[in-house]
Amino acid sequence: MHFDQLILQIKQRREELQITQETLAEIAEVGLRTLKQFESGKGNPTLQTITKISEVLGMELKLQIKPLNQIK
Amino acid sequence: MHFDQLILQIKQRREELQITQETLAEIAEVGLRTLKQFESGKGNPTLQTITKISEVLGMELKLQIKPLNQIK
DNA sequence: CTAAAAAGTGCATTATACCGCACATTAACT
DNA sequence: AGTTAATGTGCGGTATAATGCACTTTTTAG
Repeated sequence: MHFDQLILQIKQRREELQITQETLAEIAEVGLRTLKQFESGKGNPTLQTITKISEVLGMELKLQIKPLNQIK
Repeated sequence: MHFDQLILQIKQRREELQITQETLAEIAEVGLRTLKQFESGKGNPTLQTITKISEVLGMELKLQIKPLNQIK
């Protein structure tokens, strides 16, 4: 299972805000190791972890219905 | 931490599709216990679990930037 | 090129998600 | 009301996420 899109968005957003992993981890109150793990594509974070990180970055997780005829 | 919105959406979507927790769990290949836990508001699922469930329901997780002047 | 900062990784421990099972509670249908 | 389907929950084992620490690699700034 790839979360590439999510990872990329988090990374890009963090870089846009010019925050280091260390700072983000601190503010979001997640372990630095956890954030590193996630951003480097390993790991399978919990909803809570992703939510904490997203919130600090001014983002939120949304569920949307997939378009039916999605071109694979 | 509140995942109420996400939970509600999953539940509603499942009910719209008239699928039982049992069926959804089977198709999504997650434990029935896990799905029950999530839908009943306990638990903190992993990204993988949420993704599996969402996909079966024809939905996808998206990260979006929060509006700045959000009326709390 | 070089030094410092940032990001990635191996290892070990602790916390907890995942899961099945059995049973309880609630909802739906006749 | 009674029966059945569906959902919720306590218990307990297994898998793995979360975390810190120490170290390596990569990136960035001078």
